[in-house]
Amino acid sequence: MTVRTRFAPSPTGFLHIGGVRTALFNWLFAQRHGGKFILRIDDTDEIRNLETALEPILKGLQWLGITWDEGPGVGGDRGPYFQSQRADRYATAAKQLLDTGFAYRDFATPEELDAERKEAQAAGRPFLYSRRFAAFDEKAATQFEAEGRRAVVRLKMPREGNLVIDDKVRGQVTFAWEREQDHVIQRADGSCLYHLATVVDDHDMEISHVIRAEEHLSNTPRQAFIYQSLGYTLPTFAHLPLVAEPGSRTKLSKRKLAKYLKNRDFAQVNEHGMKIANQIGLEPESDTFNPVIVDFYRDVGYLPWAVDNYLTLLGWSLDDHTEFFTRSQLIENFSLERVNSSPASFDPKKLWTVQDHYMQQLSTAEKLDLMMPFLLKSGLVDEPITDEIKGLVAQIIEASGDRLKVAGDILTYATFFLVKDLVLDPAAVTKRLAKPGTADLLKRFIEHIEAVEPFHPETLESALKSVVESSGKKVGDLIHPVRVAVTGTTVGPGLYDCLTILGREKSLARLRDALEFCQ
RNA sequence: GCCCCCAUCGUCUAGUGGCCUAGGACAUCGGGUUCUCAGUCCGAAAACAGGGGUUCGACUCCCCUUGGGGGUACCA
Repeated sequence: MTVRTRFAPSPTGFLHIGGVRTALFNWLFAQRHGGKFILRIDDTDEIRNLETALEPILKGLQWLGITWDEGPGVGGDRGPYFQSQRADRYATAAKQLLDTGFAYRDFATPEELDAERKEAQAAGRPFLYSRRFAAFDEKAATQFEAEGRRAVVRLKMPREGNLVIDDKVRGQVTFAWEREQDHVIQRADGSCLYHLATVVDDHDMEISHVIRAEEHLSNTPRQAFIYQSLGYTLPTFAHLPLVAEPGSRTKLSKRKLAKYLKNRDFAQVNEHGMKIANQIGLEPESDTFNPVIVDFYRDVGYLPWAVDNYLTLLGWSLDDHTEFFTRSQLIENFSLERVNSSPASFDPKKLWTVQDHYMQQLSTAEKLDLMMPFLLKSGLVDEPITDEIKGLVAQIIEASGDRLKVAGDILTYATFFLVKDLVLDPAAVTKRLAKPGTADLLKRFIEHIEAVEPFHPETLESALKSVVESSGKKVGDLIHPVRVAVTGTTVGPGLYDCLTILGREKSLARLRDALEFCQ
């Protein structure tokens, strides 16, 4: 049997991190078994602007390298791949269920149903619809219609026996049929609901393995009933553990951002991303730009594989020590058997360290390619990009070393090299320049480096040390003021590297400018 | 309420009856290195939810309790 898996997102305007994890596992499983991964769009509800709502999802998956074999943009012979274009298929299926007696027309009003539901709850027994307004023949239907009632189509669920699902993650799960509701599959206006649509689609698209989040486990019986009643064979089910909130077991949701921001790690990662976004003029809105949404990571300059690798570890592990995988290693080793069954909470800080790991593997040239767009967007560098600029940025990248965690971090470390007029951070001035004796030391350092040859880290270091030694001071007494003078801040790459990259002219100019802040 | 799922350090996890004095990673804390930061090195603290069984022997199997989560829609 050919393995065919699918991911069926609703076009909501953004790609959620939990959704990505589901997509990833489906993709990995298909890859592992030489199968196909299908992308289907669940747009049964009215979508105001499909294009706008869909694009971030498609772009996000593409960025992550989660490619689909059939679906939007690539086609396929089991389409269409948009539920909105498949309404007639669902209606046909609903009619078939009606004709074969597995569904019935129900004329109850929502209020009548609600009353029954409340009654059952008050009595402490499970709710089971009385089927009081069910029309099992034309005569009854005509009568209800004469009363001005309108019918929906409900599943006529079995009321005895059990259903046993052999879930690939959870093992055997048993449901009693009598606890299952007669769910509505078609509204009075003829439109069909999710559960019917999903089953019909999965069957039409020959999905062999339904791999989805645990929230769907309880939905499985009613879907299984539809499969059976329509004469379809059941796919293999695998219910993945939920991706939970940071430090919690509750399902991760895009709506509870304020709560997540109270989590220190989450807040830290968010703030770091926000800073970069602001520097490249994104002016992001927090409901579409935050660590729960994939765009955040792309826009800030994370590596897609770092996100994939981290997300894979959320609910799956190979063994007791392997954490980093190449794409092919992962595909080779992925299996549903090693998927965990308990919820996994999303830890942005761990993603951060996975990202750090992969970033440090890159060559300077690779980092340059990733980071240059950020410099362009921020306006620190203009088109056309000359070899001179490239060389300069490459030097900055090398000097910055593993301080660069994401591509956007280049903005933090390149700014003071590229900016025309350096603005000194007032706090740094107070801390490092406005100290007695600093002016004198700086002046002597300026004299030393005016003529030092060559203008290189080693020679600059010995120049600085000789100034310090001859004045009976400590290295820190001079090195910190110099750093603030030439970079405007207290943190950065090695000082001698900074001076060298900046060059003699600029270094001297900045040192002289800084004298006015000294004592 | 009812149904289903889940339960090892704060977090991700290893563990499939004796290899467990419970291993690794992130985070945390302490220390070394360093011009700052980042890094790096060394070290510390940190868990089998509770109670019953089964067994010569339970983190591992069974039951109960407790806790957490999901579902229970003319949402997906």
